[in-house]
Amino acid sequence: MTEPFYITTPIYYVNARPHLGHAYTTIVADVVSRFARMRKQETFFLTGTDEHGDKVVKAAKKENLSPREYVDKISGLFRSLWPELNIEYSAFIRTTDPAHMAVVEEVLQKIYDNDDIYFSEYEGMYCFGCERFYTEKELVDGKCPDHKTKPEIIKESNYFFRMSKYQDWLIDYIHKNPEFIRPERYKNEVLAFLREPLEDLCISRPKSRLKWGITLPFDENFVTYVWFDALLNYVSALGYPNGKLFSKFWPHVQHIVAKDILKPHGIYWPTMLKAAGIPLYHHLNVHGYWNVDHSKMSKSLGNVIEPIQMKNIYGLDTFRFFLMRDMVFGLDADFSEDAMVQRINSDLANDLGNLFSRVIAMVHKYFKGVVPDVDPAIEQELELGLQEKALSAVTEFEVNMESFAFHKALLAVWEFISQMNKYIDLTAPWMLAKQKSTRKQLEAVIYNLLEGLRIVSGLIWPVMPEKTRSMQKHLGLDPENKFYTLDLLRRWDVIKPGTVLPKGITLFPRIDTKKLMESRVNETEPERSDPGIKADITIEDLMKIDLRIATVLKAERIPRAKKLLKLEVDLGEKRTIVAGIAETYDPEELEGKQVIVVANLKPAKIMGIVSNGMLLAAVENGKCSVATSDQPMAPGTALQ
RNA sequence: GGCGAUGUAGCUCAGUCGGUUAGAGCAUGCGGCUCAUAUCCGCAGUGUCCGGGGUUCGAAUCCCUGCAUCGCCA
Repeated sequence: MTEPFYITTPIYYVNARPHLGHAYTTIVADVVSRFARMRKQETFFLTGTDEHGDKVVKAAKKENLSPREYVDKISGLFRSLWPELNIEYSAFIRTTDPAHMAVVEEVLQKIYDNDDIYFSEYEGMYCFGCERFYTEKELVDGKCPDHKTKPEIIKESNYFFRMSKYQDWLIDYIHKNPEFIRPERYKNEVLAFLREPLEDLCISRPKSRLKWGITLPFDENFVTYVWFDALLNYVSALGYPNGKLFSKFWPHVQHIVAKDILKPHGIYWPTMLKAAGIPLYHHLNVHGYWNVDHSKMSKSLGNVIEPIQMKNIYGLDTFRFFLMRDMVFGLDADFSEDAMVQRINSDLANDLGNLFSRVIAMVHKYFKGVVPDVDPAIEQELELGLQEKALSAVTEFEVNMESFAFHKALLAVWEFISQMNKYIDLTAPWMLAKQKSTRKQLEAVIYNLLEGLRIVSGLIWPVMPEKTRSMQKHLGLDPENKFYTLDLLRRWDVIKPGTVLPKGITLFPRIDTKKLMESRVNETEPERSDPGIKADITIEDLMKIDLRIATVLKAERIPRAKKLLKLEVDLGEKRTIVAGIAETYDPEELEGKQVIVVANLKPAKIMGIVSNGMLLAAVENGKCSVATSDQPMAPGTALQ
């Protein structure tokens, strides 16, 4: 009897579209759940969306939708993305599901009855514009950073969870279960946090402030806020407390989260479970961030990676492979299309794809496509031990997959692939094929290679399920037959001699970077939603433009010119610049301000004044906004 | 400000308990093969192991200190 296996992603908050980070977490969960199926474990895989809270209400208002309509829309985006990425989840939970809401109420009541939730009044600085409290440090000059108004001191009462009570217990538990939070760095981070006194957790909002939430069962004037609602999805989805799924799969659960929600999962959640009398989860697996081209992925940088786009350009399985191969689980990694292309071309096209293609080609060339039968004595004679190498690859793979070291698991598979390529070189089938006397050796060599490829096709299944299918089809196996279970991958006699194999295919086409660039231009052009964007320029074109930070020393109006200001700026040297911003800016406003200037624009005479450079500003219906620097910088600093 | 992590080849990283000549993949150069997707196989390198100091017969590894980057906390 193998143990049931339960894997979860976080439920994603519906205030943003799904991006690379969401995709990675969910693909990891999919890979892990497929691995569990390779071990014939009964598996439950949960994902979903988190849909309550004030941010959702605000985002809905912005789009002129009711919260309900809004969450349906965004949740739908997530739900429809996962099949596109070949994610085979068992259930998709939404925190607005009535069944989930009922569980949250039940658990709240239980903990309330145990006296671990209490009511308390506190005082704080509240901004009515933002509808939230601010701490002293968040304020700028004592004012709300958004509304620039002074927050008012108001009293509010809320419900609190006695988290502090469980601090010592939790520290003790983590010490006794060193694998509870992994990798270790995150365990250490949680323990570091627990060295300070733990505060109780505020778990409610008065309905006067927030209605979009789950009403507290013991006070109808409040809704529960954030974590009690969100975290309980992991048990509500299984039908806690009496559901069959719950009794089967809890607590055999592994959570996967990104490092930004370590604290709720490493501290709030275990203490909540303890207080509710529910056994704790097995492991919390924490991963890092994907940076993009060495910088953080962010909307404002415009470098957000859309998983669907990557899939469309590079193919789904190769994209999944890159994510699993190039990130060390737990650490941050860098995403770049260059790195992905390199990985695809060398590991997939050259190593595996070409190996597959040459072996299948030889089956056709030397055996008319029929899998040869092997004389057992011959294998002994050759003594090249391909089978043992396959076995140790499977073991290495299993060990590393178990500990979430996906890159090492794949490395083990690729080591075996490399051994097969060497095996071909060593046995030189084209030489064996020249003489009748070596026919038996040739049969053995080819059969061994076919079996080796079968093992590989199974090992890549969690990461590249579609490629497993096409490989197995071409090895004469019916992919519906689950030829990926580990027990089958430990055998060496699965492909039946006499089977006729289909002609070979190019499993992983090489990516020609030049062609890719060309096709991208064609592809992206019609998709552009903004017709105002100018034609593409190359990086060389861009490098010609010299942008500098400049400090405005002096600004004055130019007589008879409505729009123009004459500026003296410091960009390492003093310059005079004429800028058409007088309708929006008064000269005094600009003095001392840092602006961005095109420093190498040919000087031009405007209204009799020589303008030596150009100031950058956004213009909209005659109003303009000068481009400036987020942080004070030395005058003359180049922008790149 | 406090705590912690990291720093090794052009790039990405491995390096156990201190122990011979510091490793792998990619990229580079040369050679070989022809079954194969210009693929594969072999060989060849290149290192201030972040800097400085210390312990030791011996330090990438242990200690101290400085620098850089990142994270958590305040």
